[in-house]
Amino acid sequence: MAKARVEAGTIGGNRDRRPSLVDDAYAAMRDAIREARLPPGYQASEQEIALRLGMSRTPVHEAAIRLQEDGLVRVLPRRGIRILALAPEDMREIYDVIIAIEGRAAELVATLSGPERLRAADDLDAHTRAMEAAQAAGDLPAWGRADAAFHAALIGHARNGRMSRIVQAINDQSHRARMLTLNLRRGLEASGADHRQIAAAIRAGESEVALAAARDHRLRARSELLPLLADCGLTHL
Amino acid sequence: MAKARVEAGTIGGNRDRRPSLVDDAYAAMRDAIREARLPPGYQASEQEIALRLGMSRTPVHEAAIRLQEDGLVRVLPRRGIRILALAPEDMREIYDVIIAIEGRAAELVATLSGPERLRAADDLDAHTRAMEAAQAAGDLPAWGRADAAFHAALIGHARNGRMSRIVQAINDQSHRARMLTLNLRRGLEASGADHRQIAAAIRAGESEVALAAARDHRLRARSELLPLLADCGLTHL
DNA sequence: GCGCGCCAACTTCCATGCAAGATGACATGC
DNA sequence: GCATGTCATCTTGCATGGAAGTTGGCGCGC
Repeated sequence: MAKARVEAGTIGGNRDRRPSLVDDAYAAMRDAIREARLPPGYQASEQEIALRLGMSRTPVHEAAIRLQEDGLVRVLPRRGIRILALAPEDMREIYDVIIAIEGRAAELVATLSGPERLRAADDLDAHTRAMEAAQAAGDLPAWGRADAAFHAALIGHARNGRMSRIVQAINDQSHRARMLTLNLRRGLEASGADHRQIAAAIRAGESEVALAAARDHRLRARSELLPLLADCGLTHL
Repeated sequence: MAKARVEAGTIGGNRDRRPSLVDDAYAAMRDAIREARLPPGYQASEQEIALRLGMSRTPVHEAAIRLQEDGLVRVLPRRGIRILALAPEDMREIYDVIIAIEGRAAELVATLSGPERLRAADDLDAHTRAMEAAQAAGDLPAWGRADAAFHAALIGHARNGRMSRIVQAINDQSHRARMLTLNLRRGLEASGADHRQIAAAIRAGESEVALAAARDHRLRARSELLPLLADCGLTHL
């Protein structure tokens, strides 16, 4: 019997192959790093990770190469894999990249055709409403997810695969910091208001306003976050 | 005798290990792709490349993983390595990333301290002068190199490693297109004038002007380039 | 001529072996 | 105590082989 190869028309543009062991190792390690099960600064041998994942060294080694390209680990020749930590300096860098990319993305979305703009704005507003609902319910993790979904949607509607990849990599790097600071943040209302402003500018097709609003939103977020990290004395996270 | 480990204080922040076979394979393949010795669309087996480079399949395979992360090739499972081609759509994406990143970089450089700004502006002006000299001499390749050096310096002075990496990857992807269109371009003078405007804004510490000038420079370049490609019917390069 | 299945050739995926680099403990000389 | 040389151990870099997936050609039935 011929194998039924289901070529699902994946919306996001998924890879069409089923996962190899390398993919498994990559996903497992990436996830473990994001959730800090492999804590920053930890240095593991490939052999050890291979044993833990039930495979040989080869796929772990190849996954480590990909993770190094993503900026999540450093492969030290003949000494193992080190999980990279984030310094405040890194957060400054990361925010500057986000400020640049997300600003341009907002501008691009605001110059889409009328119907596309409306759909994008509706989508963004839905995420903002989810944030506000989570805030009202005191559900901080849900708030964080909705916030992340808003920003992912903003980038997604710009229809630029390279921007999406860049933001994805940057988000992976800063995921731990975001989870940490979620509990410390003030001014959740301000975020919601910013989001509505961005969406409104997009809906109106005012690209310059959208760019400025997205920029300012991230500039403010950074100026709140960096002192927060400094106060806690978090220099490596 | 103890081995003299010369830890050269590399300015750019080089890796501190001497090149492995994987590094050799990566550099050789990247270079071959940039110079189109491995033409876009070409599909090679890892075995074939390994033979050509005089090594076994393993380092070639690992280099291919890195090149895939850089967006230069696609590794097709059990079918080989395909050199990716660039469509006009890709150039649009690439320019939007550059517009975003380089604009922010110019803004950041313009907010450096006085002496640092002056040094950066002097550096940029030197590259612009080199461009104009090359133009006067009719040396188009030299003009292209000086232009690239200007933009690399602009990013470099922003002191953001992540921005540098992003721009580096994007430049690798678009190098072939740039070489092709170098011969077709008009308005070389306009580029020089743009560059001087960017440097002047940085020198004066006018960050908003610097941002706008860098943006407009790239926006104009794109609006000149895309029709050029369309006229030549270059849909995959 | 045309569609279909089968098969040989080709290719990577992954495990494993060997050699060599890196490290830390320990003995040695001062 | 301190610096240094030596060595056992741990670790990866790279080569290679077996297994399995992919492809294109060829013959067969119609």
